[in-house]
Amino acid sequence: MPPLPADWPADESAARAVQDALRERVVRDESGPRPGTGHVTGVDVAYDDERDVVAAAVVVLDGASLEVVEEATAVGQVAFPYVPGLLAFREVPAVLAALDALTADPGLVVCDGYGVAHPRRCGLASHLGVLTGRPTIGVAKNPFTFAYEAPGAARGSAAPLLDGAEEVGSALRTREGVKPVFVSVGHRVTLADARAHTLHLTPRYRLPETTRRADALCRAALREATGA
DNA sequence: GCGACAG
DNA sequence: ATCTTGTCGC
Repeated sequence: MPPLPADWPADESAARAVQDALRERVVRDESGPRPGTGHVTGVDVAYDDERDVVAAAVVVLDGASLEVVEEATAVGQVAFPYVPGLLAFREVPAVLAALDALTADPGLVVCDGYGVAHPRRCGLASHLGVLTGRPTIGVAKNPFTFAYEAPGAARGSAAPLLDGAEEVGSALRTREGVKPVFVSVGHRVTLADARAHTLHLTPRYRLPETTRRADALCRAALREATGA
């Protein structure tokens, strides 16, 4: 997995310093593809705790049809422990390697986790966005340390995701009557567009097609690399 | 100090 | 994340 920044942190305090620097480079604009347009790329990672192996997968979909355009995977050694708030340092190296293997333009990158909805305002999706210069969003399955009021039961309903009084993202209902997902800006997108993208990617299930696809692929890659 | 805590 | 059977429902 070659493309790691020279100053990639070796411990937790160094990691937090990296986050504080990357946070300042996050951009919130609409320079990425419009919802339903261009490409959307799902990224996910699977682990084998026994052997400290990590497998990352990236799946590029057509933004309009949601059909698969290209896939890539990367396998390597786990380089950082799981620490709440420092997830990016565990997942980013393998994901960057997988992204490097792509031929197609990734378009919008959709992460399994958070962007600026983060204790230091620099989660996985923001790390990936700033390091690659690409537009990214984060779609998480759990509210992490944040608070929210239940959105309306209809698909498309949203409610603020709050860190104290600050709105850091949205709790978004992607399926009627089903637990919402938690959306936040990663890089080069607005929160409203992050929500719109998420709704385009969830025509049928709670989770975006991008992450469903990437999840299945990284598990398969891990099985192939390990065994069973 | 204790508990909570994306994946 | 990962360990795991059957089961209710479209």
